[in-house]
Amino acid sequence: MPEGHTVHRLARVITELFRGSAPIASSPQGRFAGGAALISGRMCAGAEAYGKQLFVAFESADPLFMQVHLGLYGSWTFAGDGTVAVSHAIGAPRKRVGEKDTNLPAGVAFPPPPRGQVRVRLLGQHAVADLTGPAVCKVITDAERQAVIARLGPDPIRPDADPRRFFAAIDRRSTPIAVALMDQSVIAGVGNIYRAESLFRAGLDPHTPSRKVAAARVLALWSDLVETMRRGAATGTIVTTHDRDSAGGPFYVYRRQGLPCLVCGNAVRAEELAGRKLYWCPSCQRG
DNA sequence: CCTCTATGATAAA
DNA sequence: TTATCCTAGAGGT
Repeated sequence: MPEGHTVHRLARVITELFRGSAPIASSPQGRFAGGAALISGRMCAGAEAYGKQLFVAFESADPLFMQVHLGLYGSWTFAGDGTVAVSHAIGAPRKRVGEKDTNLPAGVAFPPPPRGQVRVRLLGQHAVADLTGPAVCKVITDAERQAVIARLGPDPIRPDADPRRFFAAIDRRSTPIAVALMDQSVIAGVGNIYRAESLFRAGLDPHTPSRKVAAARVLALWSDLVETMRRGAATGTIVTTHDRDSAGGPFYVYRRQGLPCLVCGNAVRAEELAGRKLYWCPSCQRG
């Protein structure tokens, strides 16, 4: 899935394209027809990301929010009419890791027809945003939005994040640290890549019980996630290798099972843990 | 055609 | 721990 950095980028793009306008919402696929009717034609007040949760605000007597969670393979595709620069596709990782600004080639009618199973289309004067494959897509109230946020741990990308909540949650758990990092109520926005890579960069054994990790190392882990995730949000790409190792690729261990570790040369390992694949280097990660 | 996989999360058993 | 949901692409038959 798109991890938290992607969702923050999406919030920024959607805000840039639609804040202060009243896009027409529709559900070409049909599965969000009711929700689209609730928000269509309402003034958009912008979008905000909290971990992997995306909220798009619409003005109303009581404000309405479109809550979107991309799940494993949701994605947004954007197109402009040539008067605005838009990021073309953000979300599911398969085709593209980065993004590029593309507008429709001259001569192609705006808006372009929806491609694939488009759950929601937001259509503005100069830009269109199509959402496909979300795990969650619904219209909620402000109270409901706040309830969703209340269940999340601090988000390292957000300036208002309180790391003490992360430290306390880590201290409370006996599950492996690798499992705790994937728990969105412990820390919001971390997914399988940032989990594997941050544990490598910290030299931590992923199986160490959460509460056994020394406080100084938990602090370092948080700081490192702040750095790498904010960079991911800024660039649109996850790169966790330090400059000296970056010739080996963007990752130290993620999807590198069986390959030599970029630092020590020993084979990177993988195993199934709590339903997700965990990657680590047994010799670099002993802490 | 089929099966598998994927940066996710939840409900049921 | 397994099943299930969401979608698209890659690979095999």
